[in-house]
Order: sequence, then structure tokens, then C-alpha cells
Amino acid sequence: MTQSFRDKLHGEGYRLTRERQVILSFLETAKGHHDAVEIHQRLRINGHRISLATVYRTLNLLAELKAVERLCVEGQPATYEINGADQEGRPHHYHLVCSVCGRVMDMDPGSLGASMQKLEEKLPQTYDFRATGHQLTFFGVCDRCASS
Amino acid sequence: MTQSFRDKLHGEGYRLTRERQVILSFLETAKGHHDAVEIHQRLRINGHRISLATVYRTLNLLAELKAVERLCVEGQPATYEINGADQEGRPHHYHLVCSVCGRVMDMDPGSLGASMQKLEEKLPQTYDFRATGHQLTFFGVCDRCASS
DNA sequence: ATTCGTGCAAAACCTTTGCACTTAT
DNA sequence: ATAAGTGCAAAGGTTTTGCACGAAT
Repeated sequence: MTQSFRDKLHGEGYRLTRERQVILSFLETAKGHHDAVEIHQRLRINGHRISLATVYRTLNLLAELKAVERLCVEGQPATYEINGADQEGRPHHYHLVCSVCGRVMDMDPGSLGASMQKLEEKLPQTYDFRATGHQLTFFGVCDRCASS
Repeated sequence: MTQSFRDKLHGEGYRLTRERQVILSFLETAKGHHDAVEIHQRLRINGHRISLATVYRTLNLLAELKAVERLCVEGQPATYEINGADQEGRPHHYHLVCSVCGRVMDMDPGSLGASMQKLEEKLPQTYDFRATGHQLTFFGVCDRCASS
């Protein structure tokens, strides 16, 4: 649990509860994409009795504070991933989504990242649209599913 | 209503019903992003009594046949847009989503389209992932919302 | 002490589905 | 005639919310 998270909470008038610490810790350790129900169940297995409603409320809060990133994929519940870098509104990676099993993987933007950011800045000229971020997702078949 | 749509329907053993024609016609005329409930209501206003269930079933079918494109945006119902070009699995445009009002606009991929396609082809080398398509969405503030 | 967070259960919301009836082929 | 599509109402899954209780400040 980073100090900056505590600060952000306090800065906005939120409280540092046990539930919020537990959920954030879980995401820091689990290091992948997890939906609310999954998080709820795995916390329960680890002996934590946090209600599903609180898991949802906490994930919304963490997403708002940009402590986690929310990803919405068609036909699946929203998934949440810890936000490593503490950058402001800049997506630090893209996603690969397997159309067969639904698994979500991270992808390094590489040199593409800079081009996309430039594009983002040039958007207003053409479309009268002030972009604050973007999201790039590739769909396809992951290694596991390809080999079976 | 394109001939190719009729052919596609028949080719897969589907029937050309009045409901399907009406829904497709609506999307051809409306030319934007529309969700199921909105389509249902506007058809109703135009005197068509098509059930919401049929609207959903038809949109699923049209999406499967790639006659329309489905777009899922966080916190909003799925929207559907007529698929102009009859290309196979290749996204022909990207999206601008206004974070304030939720409006979705189309964006011409321009030269980016080719780079992205190349990237898609190179993905397996790095990530062991066979990509079949991708989706790029910019978030920000649209002209209408910026001026108010 | 006060304000905010939590748990529970109920609701909201979008979407799908079972079944009997209707329609396209 | 037959198989597929439709409408209705009910259920499904995900997420939010009202309210009374509990906990952090």
C-alpha cells in the first residue's frame, strides 16, 4: 500500500478503512485483471468477510482515485487492475483480450505509446474533441487457447 | 438494404423477416450509434410494434453477420452502428467518446490504420497472441460539452 | 461526537431465455 | 408442412442503493 494512496484518500476526505486496505492489498498482490465477484470470493477464502457491495463501492473509489484501472470488455463483468505507475490519466499499457476464454493480458505500448499521445494532442484540430486519454484493445486467440 | 445482407442471411439459413428489415433500415437511415432501447422506442414512434426482445435478438444477429458494429462503453448500454464497408473483421474507424454526455463519434483512422494493422500482424512474435482485430477509443470532451 | 463506511436486502439496469403462437420458406 | 422468428413475461447477471448499524476521524 503506497503512501500516496493514503494521501489521496485523506486529501479527498475519505477514510482509510480496513476493507479498503484489504482490497487494495489484494490487487497489489494478485497483479492481473479481476472482477468484483472474483475479488469478493478470494477475499472470503482468505478469511475476510467483506460484503460484495463494499467491494463494488471500493473498486469505484479506487478507480476514481486512479489507484486501479477499470477495463470493460463486451459481455463480461468489469475487471480491475492495480495501477502501477502513478501517472495522471495516461494509459500505461494496452490490452490483449482472448475471444475464446476471455483472458485479458497486458501489452507494452512500446514506441506506439508516443505516437498515440501525439495523435491525442492533435485530435482537437480535426474533430473538435479534447482528448484526455485513450484505450487500445486487441482481440484474438491467446496461446493457451491456440494450443488446444 | 443491401443485397449482400439478404445473401448473408440466406447463406446461413436465416429468414428475411419484416422485423429484421425494419431494424436494419432504421440503422441505415439513422447513421450513428444507437442502443437497443433507443431503437425500440424510435421504431415504436414510427408505428412499428417490434418487441424489445426481438430488437436484442436482431442486433445480435446483425452483429454476428457484421452488418452492424457493436460498441461497448463503460457504464452505458451497448450501442450499434451500421457497418458501411463490407470488409471482413477489419475495423474501419475508431471512436471518440465524450466523458460528459456519453456521445460517441466516429474517427477516421487515417494513416494510423495501416500501422495498427501491421502491429496486429506482429503481435504473435512478442506476445504469442494471434490478433483478429482491434478497437481504439479516445475519451475526452466533445465540442458541445466544451462550449457549455 | 460526528461523519463516513459497511452489511444486508432490495432494487435497478441491461440483456437473455422458455414457451406458445405466428410467419417465411 | 416445416423450421425459424416473434411476443410476452419471467429470469439472468452485474451493479447500485436505502437504511440501520458500526467504525474512523
